[in-house]
Order: sequence, then structure tokens, then C-alpha cells
Amino acid sequence: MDDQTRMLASMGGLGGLSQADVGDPDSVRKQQSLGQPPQDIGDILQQIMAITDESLDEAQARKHALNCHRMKPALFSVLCEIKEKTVLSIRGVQEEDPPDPQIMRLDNMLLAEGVSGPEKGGGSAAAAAAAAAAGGSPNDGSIEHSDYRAKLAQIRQIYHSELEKYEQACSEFTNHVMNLLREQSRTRPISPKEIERMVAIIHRKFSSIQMQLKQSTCEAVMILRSRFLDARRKRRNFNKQATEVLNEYFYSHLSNPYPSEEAKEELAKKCAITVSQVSNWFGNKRIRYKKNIGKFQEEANLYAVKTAVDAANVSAQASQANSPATPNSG
DNA sequence: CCATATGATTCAGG
DNA sequence: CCTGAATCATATGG
Repeated sequence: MDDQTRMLASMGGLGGLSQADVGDPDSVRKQQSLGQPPQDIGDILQQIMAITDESLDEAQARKHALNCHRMKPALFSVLCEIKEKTVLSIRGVQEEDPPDPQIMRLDNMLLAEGVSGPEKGGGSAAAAAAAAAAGGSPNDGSIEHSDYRAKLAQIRQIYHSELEKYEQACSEFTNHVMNLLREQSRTRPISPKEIERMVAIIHRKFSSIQMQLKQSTCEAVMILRSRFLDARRKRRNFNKQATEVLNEYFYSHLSNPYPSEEAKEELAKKCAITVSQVSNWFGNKRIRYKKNIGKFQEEANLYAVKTAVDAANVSAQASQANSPATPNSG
């Protein structure tokens, strides 16, 4: 844009001058060929100064008269053509790559993360993707999810408001420049094509800002993801009672420690954890038990006794119906 | 601060 | 899709 602006600006200056001596278009050349430049320049200067003495109405009228001159359109197009040829080499260079690959990549990423997509659909899509491994139970991972969703919504909101600001500023600026150029096209050769080109240039410049916005949004989402969705960062041990329940099941089914889906659901409910957490726990337990049975022998005995005692208690309670004297383990 | 425990994730295989 | 195995990253106890 810089080169063009400079060029247009300088031609604007010329425009003022040519308007000044339009009364006798050949005067300059004639006098120059006569070989008395100082005098001629003084002449021109005088004419210019005379303009400032004119009233606004007079100047306006003169301008209007010029604009209505029958030769004006022809002259205008000729000037445009000349200008087109003169500046051709300058632009021509950067005319391609309309679909910026990088911005498309960022767009796709933001869409996938549910930042730029539709309000509810995108968000739940991301949530579904996150919970996909969990088997679809509605309460899976809901503890951290609300937090994650809230933060994501926050990013989303910032992104959209910034994008809106950006779009507004862009169109405002574009309109401004277009109006300016259109206005100036009355006094200097600016073809509609050129205005179009200028708009394209502006948009290209602005799109780098947009890319920056999208890039930083992407970054924020990625950080958020790694913080919240990688639960390894927030590992919390299950409470004692939960591990007890799980161990009980494990050691009482030691010959086949593979809980069915229903069993997993029940264990999950008892332990206030998710089904996938139960699966994880059993997966880890099996492999670690198998790896070093000796290390777990004590634990195995403990739970074997425990279940035996519990069974005894249960049977005792069952056989004794409703006797209040049944001893309970603290 | 280190070693160990532990929940979660990743990846290969059936 | 489920599992075993390896691995990661944190929690915990000494």
C-alpha cells in the first residue's frame, strides 16, 4: 500500500498544480521553450496564489466546470491508462495467493476446537471428542469439564469480540479509503480498478492482524487443552474407601479380575468415580499385580480376610435376622 | 529431595 | 473396542 499511497499523494499535488494553470494548458511549455524559466515559475506561482484569493464558491464553481467539461472523461481515461502503464511494474509482483494456507489451517483448528463454530454445536462437539474414550456415560469427567467449558467459552467470547472489532475496523478503514479515493478521482486519475486493487491490498494487510488473532487464540486453546484435558496433570488419588471397594472386588475375583460393564458401573457408582476410571484402575491393577505378585501378597491376604469377615458378618446378620447384638467392625 | 505409588494416556494386537 | 504393556506426570511418604 505504501508505494501506491505515496504515488497517489504525489499525483494529488500535481493535480492541484494542473488545476491552477488549466486556463492555458500550454503556457508552461511555451514559456519554457522560450527559455525564461524564472519568470514563468513566478507566473505560475502568481496563479497559484491567486487561487487562494478566490472565494470558496468561485473555486467550487470552477471545479464543477472542469468536471463537466466534455473532454474530461476522455482525458481521465487516458490519464488512468498512462498511470496504469507506469506503475504496472511495481504491483504485478504480489497478486496471487488469495487462499492463505496458514489462515486456513488456523481456521480449521479453531473450528475443530469449537471456538469459531456455532455456539452450542461446536462446544459440545469438543466435549464429545474429549469424552469419546470414556464410553459415553453422561457424567463422565463432568467435574473438570465445567471448568474447561467455562474457560473455552471465555476464549470464544474474547475471540469473537476481537474478530468483530477487527472486522469493523477493517470495513471502516476500507470505506474511508474508498470514499477518499472516489472523492479524489474527481481531481486525479484513479480508475475503479485501482480502487479495487487498493481495497485488496488493505484486506491483505488487515488479514495479517486477523491471522495474529487466530494464532494467539489457537495458542490459548492449546494451552487450555493441555492444562485441563490432560488429566495426568491433575492426578488425584482416589479416596481410601474407593480403593478399598476396588481392591475388594479385585481380590475376590482374583481368578478372573475382569468386571463386566454392569459390574464396572456399579463399582463406579460406589466409588464416586467414572466407569473409565474403574477400567483404568483394573487395567493398572492387573498388570501391576501380575508383574510382582509377591509385593501384593500382603494386600491380597488382607482383602481375602476382609471379604471373609464381611461375608461372615452378612451371613451372621442374615441368619440372626434382626439381632441388635451383632458386632460391627469400626 | 528422592524413591515409590498411582491414575491416566498411548500404542500395539487380536 | 478391550486389553496388556510401556510410559508419563503427579502424589505421597520417608
